[in-house]
Amino acid sequence: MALSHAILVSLLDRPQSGYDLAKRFDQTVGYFWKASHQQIYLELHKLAEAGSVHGEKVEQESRPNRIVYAITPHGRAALDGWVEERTEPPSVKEELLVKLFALGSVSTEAVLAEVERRLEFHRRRLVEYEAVMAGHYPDPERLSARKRGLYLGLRMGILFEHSTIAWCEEALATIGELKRPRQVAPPRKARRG
Amino acid sequence: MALSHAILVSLLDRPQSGYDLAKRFDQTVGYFWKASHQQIYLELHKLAEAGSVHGEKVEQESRPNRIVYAITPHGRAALDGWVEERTEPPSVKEELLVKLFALGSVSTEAVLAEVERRLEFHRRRLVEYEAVMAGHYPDPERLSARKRGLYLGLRMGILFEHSTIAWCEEALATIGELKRPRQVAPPRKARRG
DNA sequence: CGCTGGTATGCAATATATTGCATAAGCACA
DNA sequence: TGTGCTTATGCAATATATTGCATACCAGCG
Repeated sequence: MALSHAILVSLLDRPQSGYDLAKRFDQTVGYFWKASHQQIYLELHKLAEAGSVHGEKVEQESRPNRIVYAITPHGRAALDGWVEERTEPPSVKEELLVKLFALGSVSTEAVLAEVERRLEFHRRRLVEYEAVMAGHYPDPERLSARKRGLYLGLRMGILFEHSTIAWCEEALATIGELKRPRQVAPPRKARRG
Repeated sequence: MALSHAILVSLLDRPQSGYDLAKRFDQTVGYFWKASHQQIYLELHKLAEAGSVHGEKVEQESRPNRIVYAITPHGRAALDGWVEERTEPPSVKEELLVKLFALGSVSTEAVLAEVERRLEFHRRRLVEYEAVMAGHYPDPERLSARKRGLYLGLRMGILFEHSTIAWCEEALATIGELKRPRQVAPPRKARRG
């Protein structure tokens, strides 16, 4: 019962169609909450049936019609109730660590390559986050309550990327030693960083 | 297709029953990979059917019989193949951020309380991790390839907890300002930290 | 003797998520 | 004119995960 709440929260901002929500979940919100359009449409149907949102058909020329959903008083009440409930820490599923745990038995090169790929990914992410921060939150001291939540989300992202980048670098060094046990590495065909 | 790989990796260490695996997934491995015993038994059946593991019934007196599973050559090959495949970064689902995003519209106190609860949780986690580190990896310089993976998992956990703790503290300060806009807070019935 | 808790495996129902496909209109490009 | 992209919503099948329950034996406690 969590995607539904994420949708309701997004609708607090303004009424949106499933398509709008899906796009949002692909961008900013999607950094820490992934959802496909199928999931979103499904949840919208359920929320509408439960009376938490109200969908209004909007006829459009030169484009498919949209169904724009707004949160209802009942939806707001549901959200209020949910906020009072306890949130369990998210259960991580870090495949990369599973591969790491297989280290003695599988290709060290493959695992190394994976960590390198991840390092690049997180570096790019960090750059993106910092661009958003510079563009939208240049003065974090003076923010509305509403924006403070978004700001803190971004801050979590930035701190997380920093620590992940540090971990990747450490991991590369630690795994790398396995390849050259205690002497200088011989030249290799593929050069890395 | 990821829990199955986590099981195979665990079986690399030694043959285990579903019950053994479930316990392991409740402890160390479970810090970054949650799985219930039902899931594990189900996956074991599938893996056995696919020929990746082989189950052997072990008769026991004074206890229910166990079925001990071992990884097969076919399972090892499957694992080798999987390691070569790309791992996507995990898709996070951080409910706490969803609540945070609702800030202007819901109870600030409730959100604050949630962050405080989380802060406590992560502090406890960090203590646990550091105890394991001190107990099992006092000398990280000299570790077998096998243990290096486990060590790096633990390191990731520690770095992650550090940054999450820092974020929680920052979040408490940022949200807290909403309660006393620019003057000293009046005394409250419930005292915090 | 009954209660609780640990060991051990499993089914069934439901909830959640992913993958693939379908439809349908307009726009840009070659 | 045909191809592919964007907008927009949706179904169906499968995969994955959670919740609740069932079974069965033993050990320890009061």
